[in-house]
Amino acid sequence: MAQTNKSVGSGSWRRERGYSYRHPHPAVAVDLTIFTVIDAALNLLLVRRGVEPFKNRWALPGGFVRIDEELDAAASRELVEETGVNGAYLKQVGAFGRINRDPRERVISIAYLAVIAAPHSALIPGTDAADAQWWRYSELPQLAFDHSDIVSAAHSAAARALSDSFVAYKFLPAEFTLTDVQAVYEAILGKRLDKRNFRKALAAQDLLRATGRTRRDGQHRPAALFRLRPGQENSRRHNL
Amino acid sequence: MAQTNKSVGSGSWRRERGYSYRHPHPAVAVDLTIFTVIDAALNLLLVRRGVEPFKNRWALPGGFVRIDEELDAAASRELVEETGVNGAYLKQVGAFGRINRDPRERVISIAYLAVIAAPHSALIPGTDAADAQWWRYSELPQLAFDHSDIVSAAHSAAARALSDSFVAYKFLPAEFTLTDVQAVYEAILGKRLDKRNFRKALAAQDLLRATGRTRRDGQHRPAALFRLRPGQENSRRHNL
DNA sequence: ACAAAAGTGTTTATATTACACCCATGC
DNA sequence: GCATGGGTGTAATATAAACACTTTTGT
Repeated sequence: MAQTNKSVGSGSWRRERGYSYRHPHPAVAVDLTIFTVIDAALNLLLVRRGVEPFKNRWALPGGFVRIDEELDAAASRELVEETGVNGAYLKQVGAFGRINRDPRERVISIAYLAVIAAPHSALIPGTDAADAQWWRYSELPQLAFDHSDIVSAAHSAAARALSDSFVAYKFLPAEFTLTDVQAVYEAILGKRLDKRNFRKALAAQDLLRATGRTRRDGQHRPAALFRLRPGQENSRRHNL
Repeated sequence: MAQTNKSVGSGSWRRERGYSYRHPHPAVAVDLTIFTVIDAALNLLLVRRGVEPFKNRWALPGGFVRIDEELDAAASRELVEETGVNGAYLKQVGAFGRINRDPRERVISIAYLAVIAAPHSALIPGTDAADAQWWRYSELPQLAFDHSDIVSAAHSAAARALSDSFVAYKFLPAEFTLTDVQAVYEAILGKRLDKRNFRKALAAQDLLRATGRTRRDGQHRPAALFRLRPGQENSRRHNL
């Protein structure tokens, strides 16, 4: 079966068996917008492309969906490949399929929002890409393909996702201070919140449990450490 | 180039040219969840499948995305084919790609929410499908493929979309009564609203203009007719 | 002692909800 | 004259926003 290239994108053809008709298929990829909060600032993980097109430009981590792989599984696999993190928050944002978004061929990309806890020491993960790096959300470089569109959509999705209470804690390690939680909200929403009102709302949710431990963190009073109460890992609606 | 079938879905292969690698591609389709409000009830347009698989079962209208066609354009084309309606509200809901959702081959479906004004007289549109019919949302039949998942997601998306004020008016003809507007909200949200509070909120938005005309509609006082104020076709946030 | 972040309540403004009667028309 | 949906305002409650000082530690 010979391949026929069409004017745009070409794609690949499938021979249908009577019930359908012959038509070219696009490639399908997943791209991940992986957010974390480092030093109270929203950060996004980017990889530097080692090949054309957009060689040396920064891009979202991602890859093609295998023909026998679920979309969510493909996203999860890419996340593990890039960060080593398993079981992070992962949510589909939508499909991006502009005809010429990839100059090689027609590629439909399914975008995912991922949220992980700030990496402890080594900031640089990655085996897959030549280079992977956290970037402050407010200082992103120019991105390859249509990835800046995807990033915008994922950022909006992250802000919406915050109203599922538990998502905020996906940015944090198991133990955290109330100021850490507030920093997550402020980083994603991009605005300052009132400390007293914020803590009042947290208290009303009744999701946290003080561990009794504290964290000393400079020449000031140490902050009490908290954990999510057991069984609250998937709590939903609130109003912060 | 011979086709190789894998255990699941098979897909079709593309010969890459050095920068990538050979891999099978899934088919990509769009499926439309077309809502309208008829007699104050939310309705969904379904088509009866004329072919296997799921022959004779009801399904969402949809079709494959052409290799040189934008996703939104494919959705728009399907909408026009099924309903004849041009310029309706159309919004992507997400990608549905479970491996075995279509027994023929791997198909990634990009789901769209569409909203159209209730059809004036002939309820039955359609040229494409053997049979197309409006169904009350509360009385849907069993659907083909994973379409009931798509319908659930689209319904949630419709409820969220209502907070973009203007979307409600996509369900309505150019002139409508305030009760018509309330019926749209009630049909989508699935609950009764208080008439006075509802009208207070509508007035606060200041989106409507009385036409001076009225509609007589039974043995009771006629209702005043309204239109969207010019330039308010895309107004956003509110709180109904 | 001082610098720095932690911790803590009250007041005010705004938004939401609950609620009942008269009006204009067709029969 | 009566049945039917159209049309209208006020009071109570709940939610959100504004606001400042004391505490505990490190230097």
